[in-house]
Amino acid sequence: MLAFPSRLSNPRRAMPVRTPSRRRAAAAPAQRPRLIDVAEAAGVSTMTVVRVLRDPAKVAADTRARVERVLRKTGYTPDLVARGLASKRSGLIGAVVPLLTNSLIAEIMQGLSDAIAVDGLHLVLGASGFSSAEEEALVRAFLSRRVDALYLTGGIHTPATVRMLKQAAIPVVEGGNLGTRPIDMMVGYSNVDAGREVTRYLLARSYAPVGYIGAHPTDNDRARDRRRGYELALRDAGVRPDRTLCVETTLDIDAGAHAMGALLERRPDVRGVFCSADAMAVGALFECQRRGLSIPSRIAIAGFDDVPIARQVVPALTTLRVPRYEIGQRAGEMIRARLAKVAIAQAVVDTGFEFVPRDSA
Amino acid sequence: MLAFPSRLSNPRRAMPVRTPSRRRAAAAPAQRPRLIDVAEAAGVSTMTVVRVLRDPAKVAADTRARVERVLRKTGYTPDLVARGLASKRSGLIGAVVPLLTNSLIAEIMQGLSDAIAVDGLHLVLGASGFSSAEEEALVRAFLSRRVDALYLTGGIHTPATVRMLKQAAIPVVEGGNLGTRPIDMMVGYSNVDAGREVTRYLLARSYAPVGYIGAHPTDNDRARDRRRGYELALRDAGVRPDRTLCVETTLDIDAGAHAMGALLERRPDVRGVFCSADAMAVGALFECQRRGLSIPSRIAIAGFDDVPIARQVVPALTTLRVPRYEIGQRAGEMIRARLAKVAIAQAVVDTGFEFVPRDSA
DNA sequence: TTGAAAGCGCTAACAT
DNA sequence: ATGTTAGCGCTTTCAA
Repeated sequence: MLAFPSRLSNPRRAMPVRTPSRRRAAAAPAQRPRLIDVAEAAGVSTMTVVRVLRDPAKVAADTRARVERVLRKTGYTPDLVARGLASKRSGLIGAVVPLLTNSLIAEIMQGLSDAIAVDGLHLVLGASGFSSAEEEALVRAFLSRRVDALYLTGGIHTPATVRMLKQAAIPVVEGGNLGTRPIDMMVGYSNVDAGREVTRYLLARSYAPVGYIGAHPTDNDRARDRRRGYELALRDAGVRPDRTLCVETTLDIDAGAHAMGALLERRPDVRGVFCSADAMAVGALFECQRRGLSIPSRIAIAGFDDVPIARQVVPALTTLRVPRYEIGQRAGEMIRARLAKVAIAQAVVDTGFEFVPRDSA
Repeated sequence: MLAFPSRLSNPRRAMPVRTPSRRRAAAAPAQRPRLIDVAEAAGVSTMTVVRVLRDPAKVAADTRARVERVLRKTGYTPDLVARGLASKRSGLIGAVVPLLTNSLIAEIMQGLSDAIAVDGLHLVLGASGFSSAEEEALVRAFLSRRVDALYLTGGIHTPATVRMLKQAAIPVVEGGNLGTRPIDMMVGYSNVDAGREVTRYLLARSYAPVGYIGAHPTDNDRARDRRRGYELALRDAGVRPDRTLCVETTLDIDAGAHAMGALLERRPDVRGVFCSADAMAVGALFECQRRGLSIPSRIAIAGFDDVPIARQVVPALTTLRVPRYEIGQRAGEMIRARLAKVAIAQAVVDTGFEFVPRDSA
């Protein structure tokens, strides 16, 4: 039956003598074995090799053993690019985040990465620098790369981004905030409610007037909503929000310290401050220490995120804990479910948050 | 000449009426346009479309205009998976890091990401959890994905990893430490020299005995070398390293605080501590504050990395600055150069480091 | 249980 | 200036 051993065309092996042709220069490094190389060496078709790889039970024991030996000997690994083209599944999940260096985001990415790794999916990461336009460019590029699903940070996107996403019809998770209508799926918590809760606490403890130090709200709905929550809490208490009590700046510890200084100069009467990120709160706290202002008796400080330093700093920081790792993990699981065509319980997952009173307020 | 308008086979258009066949269910979303769809619509060959995309000057103005109109109308974007298969360039750079949540590493990744983005390359990220075995699995997976180049953290790898990498013959950058022989390229600084310099400073200021708090050195040559530097500095000063003065633990602020407590119980006579990461140093500092030990008069603390909090904490942290972002950026540039077949000046780049004395020691 | 053949959408070498 | 052809290495459908 195998009179003509193989009619499969295998140009790389067509010539008995290895010719210095085929795209690579003379002393080419050994080209990696392909399915067909394995198949020929084992005297079977490529399909049989594939079956040994994917569903060994379907192959006769002796055939399987023969193929497995060749597999081991050649160290064959599938070409995921070729597989992607043929199967229309790249095995890639794209994620667009504002910054890689934000510890909050990094933890979400760790959760996402861990979750998708279970299915052998890989994470392609892009940083938008808090710009929706840049996010759009990254989404376009990722779509061009045929990612199987996308994770986006927050709910603010350009119309073109939303259009591309709807058109692409792949699973999309927007993470980190609730409140806007999801493009597809969403996992996070209400930053409005969270900001409101922290501010309400400050007011209840009579730390008024309460100032606000937060990140720029442009293209950042998390920051925007936290401030909204702050303002709502004030109104709840019958207080009118006052712009002179608010500073919006860069999201880092230095900016937090600087903002605290500015706020104190402008409003020496400030008694409490809600910082919309722990990094800023810690910077603010240190600035107070440098100025000899005792915390919380002279001025109370509350943060947001509950990063590890929050509970170590002296005095320990009153803050709000958000389940960072879990957000990424849930996002990853929702994506996995959708790719496996498993129905997901809910397209919008509220992870909630937890207020953590400590010593600073 | 165009009697038979197009002999190109285009199965997706073979039937004049759109059939509900071809892999997708009936109400299929509009399939994305391919090169050949654009070509047919513009009445040219695919190569002409490619030329319009890549080298417009080579196409006659009117042809070009026609193609460009179709391009715009259809919103064509190239399929990077197909391109990857045909061109043998995936456009993907793989990076294996121990953890995404480490701010040091995140900054390196930001630098790498920014650098390769210039050429439209994308970053595929994998976390090894400080395990060389896990790193090996990720490298294998990334190679299977045909990444164009790889970034690895540190110089410790399994023999199998090194073998695969040599065999793959793609650009590889090992980042964050010098001292081992590079697989291919390397960018970083000497952690031994750096650890030695900090310890020497502590000794020169008579903060002896000097303790050490660092990360576990398993599969982590940065941590290992920093400790080696510490021990070398002691020997330089004629002091014998003493294990009771050393604590190796997890790399985070909580562990730093806990380690400081343990060290103080065990060696109440300790006067200075070298922490091999700022996160640990800050935790240690807070622990001292909680115990009412004044810094640096009762105990001096020095860190490593110069993260933003180091200069904000009170007292400001004496530490050693390493060019994190630059390491990633240089790595990215070396990769770009190699992919463009541009000769790189040096395969091993020493970025150096800078000792930063502040108030804590 | 095993195999053959036809793509996936693009690139590249070679025509014309 | 423009077109033709033959793959890239895999998956998938249909046969046998």
